[in-house]
Amino acid sequence: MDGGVTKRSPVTSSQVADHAGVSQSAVSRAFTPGASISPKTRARVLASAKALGYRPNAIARTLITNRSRIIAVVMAYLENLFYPDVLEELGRRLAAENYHVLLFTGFKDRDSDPVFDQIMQYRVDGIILASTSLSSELSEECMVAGIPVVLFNRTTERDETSSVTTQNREGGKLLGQFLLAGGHRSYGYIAGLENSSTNRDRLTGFREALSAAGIVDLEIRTGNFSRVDAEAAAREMLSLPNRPEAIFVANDHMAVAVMDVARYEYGLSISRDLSIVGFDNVGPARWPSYGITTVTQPIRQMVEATVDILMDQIASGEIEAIHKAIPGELIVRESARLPATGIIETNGYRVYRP
Amino acid sequence: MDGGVTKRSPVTSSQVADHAGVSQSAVSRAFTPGASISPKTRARVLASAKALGYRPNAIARTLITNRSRIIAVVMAYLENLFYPDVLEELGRRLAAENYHVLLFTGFKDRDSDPVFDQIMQYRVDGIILASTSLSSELSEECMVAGIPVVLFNRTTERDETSSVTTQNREGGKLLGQFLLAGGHRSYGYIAGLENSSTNRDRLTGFREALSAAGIVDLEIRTGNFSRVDAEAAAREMLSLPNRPEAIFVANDHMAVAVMDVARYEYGLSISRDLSIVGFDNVGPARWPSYGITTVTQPIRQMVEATVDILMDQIASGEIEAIHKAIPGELIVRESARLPATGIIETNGYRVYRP
DNA sequence: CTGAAAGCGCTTACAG
DNA sequence: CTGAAAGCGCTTACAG
Repeated sequence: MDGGVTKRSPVTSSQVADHAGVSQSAVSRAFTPGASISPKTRARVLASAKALGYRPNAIARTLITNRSRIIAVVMAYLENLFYPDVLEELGRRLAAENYHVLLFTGFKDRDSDPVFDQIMQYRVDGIILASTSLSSELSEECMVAGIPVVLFNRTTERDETSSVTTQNREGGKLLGQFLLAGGHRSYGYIAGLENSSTNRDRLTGFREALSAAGIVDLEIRTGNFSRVDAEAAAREMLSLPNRPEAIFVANDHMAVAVMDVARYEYGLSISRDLSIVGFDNVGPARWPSYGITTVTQPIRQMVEATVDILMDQIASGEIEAIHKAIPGELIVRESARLPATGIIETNGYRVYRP
Repeated sequence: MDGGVTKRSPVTSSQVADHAGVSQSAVSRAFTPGASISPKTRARVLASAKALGYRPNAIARTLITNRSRIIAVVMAYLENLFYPDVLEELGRRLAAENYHVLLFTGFKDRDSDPVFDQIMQYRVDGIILASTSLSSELSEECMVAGIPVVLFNRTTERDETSSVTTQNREGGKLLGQFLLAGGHRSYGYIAGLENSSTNRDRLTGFREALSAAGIVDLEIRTGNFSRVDAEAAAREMLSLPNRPEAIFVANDHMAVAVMDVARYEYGLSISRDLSIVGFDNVGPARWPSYGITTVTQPIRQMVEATVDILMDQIASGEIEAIHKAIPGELIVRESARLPATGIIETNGYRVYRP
């Protein structure tokens, strides 16, 4: 009251209508693409709107159209640069479709059920769950409500919810073949969160490659996709009387931590004393201090697939589970001993194709 | 139609009212804390709500209360881990206040005017602009509309918009003093985006320290807060006939790039051949591969201040510009030559206090 | 404590 | 092409 600016409430379509001397419906039509309105009326409305500083109220529109143009994104592990990169790409692509992102963080891979109520209260048009998932009851509820859900970088057992991932099993297998071809004789795996599909699939593929070569011994420790846990796991593994010659770390984020421990706590030279491979091809993997040999997760393609699924199902109203698994590529850098064959140069990268 | 699950529209308060045998108002009251309703009625309503799977429609509520409980967050530079960390802390604190985050990315430090329309259409209760800002006309518009805006990690010339930053000038000065005490004889500065307040303030402080010691020569190149640009800036500076002995890089994100270039392209040993200091105390600065001597930006305190300003102004309706500049601490690691005195140990960190 | 009613700012059949 | 009117799902004076 005293001294402050008096709060002015936002201009409404009725005020614009008065100003332009038309009906409120006409104002609405002027802002609705494809609505039946003469160019002349439209111009008059837009002029008045501009003069008054009118902006359509998206909230009121949502109430009547049942379309909020909001997508809920639930995302954890933001300290892993993979996710900020995904978030930025997601923001870009959704903005291009005139959708907006309501972001929920902090639900690390456990079910995201606790935020579900919040999400539903805002009547979002779709849900993207990155590195997390929903219980099947809630997935079912979304389905019935006609709200498409896409799991990003995760799948569920029951396949009832759409998902977009990399071909994790194939990726793990390829890394196994790469290390085998490099002539390593003992292997370790530093796991991500143990019951996450991503972790399981990468491990399964890795094991497949090893057993095809008659190797069944595999030293496993768990890093839970967290830096601190990965450090602890690395210490355990590197303190072993006969430590593995090669370690597959379930993602690059943890691989960085493992390399730091190996070098600075155990004085090991990476690739000479110990080979490390990771997964994701995230920023630090490309930095020369690390140079991690890794399998890519093609963010642009993954995000594109995610948004496509959402847009299709929003448009059609038909919710059905779609599963996209995009192939990754093994990028060869300096963190692991090289095989004699199979490495080829392709647009600036060295990749491994056995 | 054919084969798909029939879409069921969400349950409304009227349906709950019918089921519970009360009025629609009663249902509303049952979900409004502090509303006048008997415990008995409330219990009956909640039971029916549960039975039907009712969730209040936040959109409809917003329309009538004029409170969306949504905060718009505009954020760029997500590849700099400082920002994901901020985003996560912001999410946590806003969720605790029962607010939600509508995220807009991709507006790197230029004015965020292009998204402004979108933001306003959703009738957000407040706006946080991280590493970006608004033109003064739009800031003014927010003020008049009673929507609080806080600049995060930036300030504007005109001081008309609230801001939360670290004491950047003091931080830059402290880094200058530290390097001077280390006995370096020539200096460089790799700048962030040149007309950003953060960059200007850090440079100003740095220059103050240098000139107090009679040093006016300062080699400057610009990295625009981007890794690629910082690499290019580093190459230019390190190719100089007599390159500086010490370089202050405007943030850690760029300092990492500069260290990589210095080591892997110029074969320099960091701190022996070249001292580097940064700003932010971001993840990689703490990793042993880098160990960057840097000034902290205390994320928790900065976010707390930001949310406090927002909550206060939303509650009071009084919008006034508040400027918080939180002191940082110089954390001493291995990337720069050490001064003989002034380094003290404090809860696990070595800090510099001249 | 409770219900009937008005109204938030829009979209969209409906009739002309 | 245009306007009057209904209605989206809530909250909140108002009267009892």
